[in-house]
Amino acid sequence: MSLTNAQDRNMTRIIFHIDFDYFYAQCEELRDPSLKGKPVVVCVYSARGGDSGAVSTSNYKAREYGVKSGIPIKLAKNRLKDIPEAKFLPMDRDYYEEMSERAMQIVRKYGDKFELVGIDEGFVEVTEKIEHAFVGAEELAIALKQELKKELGLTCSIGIAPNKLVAKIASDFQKPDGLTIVKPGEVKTFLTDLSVGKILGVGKKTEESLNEMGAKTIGELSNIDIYGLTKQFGKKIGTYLYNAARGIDEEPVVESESVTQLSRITTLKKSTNAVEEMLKDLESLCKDVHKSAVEQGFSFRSIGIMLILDNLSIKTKSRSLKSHTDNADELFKVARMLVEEAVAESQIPVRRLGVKVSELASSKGQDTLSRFMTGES
DNA sequence: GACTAGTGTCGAC
DNA sequence: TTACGGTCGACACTAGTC
Repeated sequence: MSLTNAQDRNMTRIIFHIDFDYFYAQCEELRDPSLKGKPVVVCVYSARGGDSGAVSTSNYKAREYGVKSGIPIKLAKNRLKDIPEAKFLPMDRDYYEEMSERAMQIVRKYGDKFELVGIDEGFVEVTEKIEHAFVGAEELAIALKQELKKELGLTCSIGIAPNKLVAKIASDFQKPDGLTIVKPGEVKTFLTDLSVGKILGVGKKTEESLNEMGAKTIGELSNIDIYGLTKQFGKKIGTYLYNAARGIDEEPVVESESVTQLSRITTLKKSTNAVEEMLKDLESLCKDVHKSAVEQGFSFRSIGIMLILDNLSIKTKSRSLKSHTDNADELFKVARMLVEEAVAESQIPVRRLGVKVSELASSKGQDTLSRFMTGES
């Protein structure tokens, strides 16, 4: 083996990105096998009743009719109006979380380090497990897929690559039930013709900006110099995009840290500009957020509200307190004040209302104590 | 000018 | 033709302080 290969062996990381296929809808198919082969649409119904709300997930049969995440339920029903066997189901978050926990326990066993990302995906670093050699990666991934299928009945798509960035794009490359391996020498070719929107963190707005700069594909993005990118997007994101275009990503796989914020949001029964008409919902949101914080042993130092207006634009406000609190009355008082301020600044009626607490600390003082013990200031 | 805290926006799922 | 959720993380911008 040449020196270069030996160096490669030592430097190269091997990372899996596991993404469960149409997760919520797949969970529903497992619970009720008669759904298999029919369009299945998992919906978030809002408080307005009827079919107000949006599609959370749909299976591939439903996607054939253009029914995908995020579209209004009414539109989804319209697209499936000629398909009587189509099923519209409400979200059952507790059930999906239970399935996710069982699945991730299996995934975790397959690597040295595991990072949970959301309810239906995660990264596993398998570098040590397969002794730095890509040769064993495919076999390991197939074994993982088989165990998930056998134990839980779940299918997933796996991307294997030398870093998280490429592994994530790879898992999306072949779906459902896919397996895509991108070896170190193949990264550039793999990325070059893909849309810039495939890069993690590039959503609609960033994609539009990049398109205007002449970059529709990742290959085209690699032609833009770092000065142009940092000027447009700032230092952090500009540098990230510059590296991403070259398939460079040094982010380690890290065990997920605890939450940093807690929030609740609801859709008002009727859009309004009158704060008094929102108070019941606001109080209930504050109670929910407070309950969640107390149950998890958190106090908070920042309180925020979010308004989504009738034109679907978003308005947020937040305040930092002098010190941490877990007082429910204070939460409601500050949230109400922020809502009054935000409503006064806009003429457009409010459709949805949200409350958030952040800058969390353990209300038992453990946070402070552990920092003291480890010498952190 | 460097640093920090507070605040608002964007994006993922 | 239209239709429109909920929860969380990360970072940019801005103003204040030294």
